[in-house]
Amino acid sequence: VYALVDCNSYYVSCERVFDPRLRGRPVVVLSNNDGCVVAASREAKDAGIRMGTPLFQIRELLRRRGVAVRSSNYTLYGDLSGRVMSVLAGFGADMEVYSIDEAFLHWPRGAEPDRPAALGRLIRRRVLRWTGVPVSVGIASTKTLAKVAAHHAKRASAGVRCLLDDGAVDSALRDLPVGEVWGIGGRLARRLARVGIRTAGQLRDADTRRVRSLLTVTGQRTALELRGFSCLPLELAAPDARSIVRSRSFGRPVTAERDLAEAVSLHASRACEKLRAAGLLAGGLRVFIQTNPFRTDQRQYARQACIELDPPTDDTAEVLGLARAALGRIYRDGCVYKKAGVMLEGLCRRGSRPGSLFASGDRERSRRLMATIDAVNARWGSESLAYAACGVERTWRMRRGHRTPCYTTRWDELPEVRCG
DNA sequence: TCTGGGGTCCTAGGACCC
DNA sequence: TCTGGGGTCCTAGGACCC
Repeated sequence: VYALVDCNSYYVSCERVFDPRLRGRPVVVLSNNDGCVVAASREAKDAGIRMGTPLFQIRELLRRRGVAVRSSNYTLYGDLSGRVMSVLAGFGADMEVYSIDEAFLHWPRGAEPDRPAALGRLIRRRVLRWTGVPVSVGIASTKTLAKVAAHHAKRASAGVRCLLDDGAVDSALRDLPVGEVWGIGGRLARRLARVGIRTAGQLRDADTRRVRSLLTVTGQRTALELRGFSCLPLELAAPDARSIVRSRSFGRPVTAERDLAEAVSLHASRACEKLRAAGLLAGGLRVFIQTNPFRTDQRQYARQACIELDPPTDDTAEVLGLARAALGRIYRDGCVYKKAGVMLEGLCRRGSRPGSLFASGDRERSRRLMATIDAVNARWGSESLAYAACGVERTWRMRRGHRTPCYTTRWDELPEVRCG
């Protein structure tokens, strides 16, 4: 038995935990740079607000419907996510943290819960009570069916849906558009529609070889999962990352190489911090810049430069120098840039670093320097100690006009409760 | 005027090996 | 006119997820 526990309108729910005035009201949370809607409360969805819509297209609608607007605050959402996950870990099942707002629970054969629906309601009650975040629970015999169940649970008053008998599965799949199934996106849904497969039930009942030729092996697994054959195992521990990306759109148009260099340096620096925190080394570096693809009136330009890191490294200074050189190779004068970023690739565990025939420099000195920088920043706050190449003024930085405080992670932003 | 960020997996095709 | 068989590795591109 699998359960998918999925937080409702997660980012909105996090904002509501610390601002009860938002409860019962339509609320949206915006992407970085206050660009698009990335989370909408039930009330906002019912008002016709679609996820992914650019803010400037719906300003009037938001005003007319009195929708509250917040910038995203990933520090807060990440911290609350950890709390939700630790509550879920207390239910004694195997657990896979699938995303910031979802987790699968699994009970192996012979250890299934006696009353799954009642357990689902208990999970829901406890997470709400202990963290303030409302969740939906879907219960079924495979991960894909548990996702379907959670989808239906969102509309159920109890917030729990159980699909453990054939009748319940049949009715849940019969009218479900195939594009709502986990793993079937817009493109594949259109491809399936062309051969007459429009619902999840039709995909389940289609010939497996035909599904494979249409959707490759991943689609075939999805179809089998809908039939109740579990093909997607629970991942108890998150595998090591294979790549680390850090990129941002600029808050204003950027043309100067100097500004791009600051942004690329900052991204490289942040990517290396994340790399070290994960205990990994990077074997490759990719730097990319691009103009605004929506400005069709302007000259378009997008380039990447790749550099091999041999031997693999996690040293910020080393990566900074190479990233700057890579930028020099792709920068073109006269373009109006919108975005820059850095990707670390070919990651391996620090302990398993392959030796190099031509290794030079003092690895131990580098290691101690990086450990010191990380320790200072952990103690005194991010960027207490930073490389000057990352810039100080950063006039290009992103907009965040509606950000709420980091209530749970910064001493100076703790919420205050006044009595009497 | 204003349009996010960070990941994974699979396949096809090219280059190469013996 | 006729031109083998069986592999691996890498990359780009397309699809998906949250």
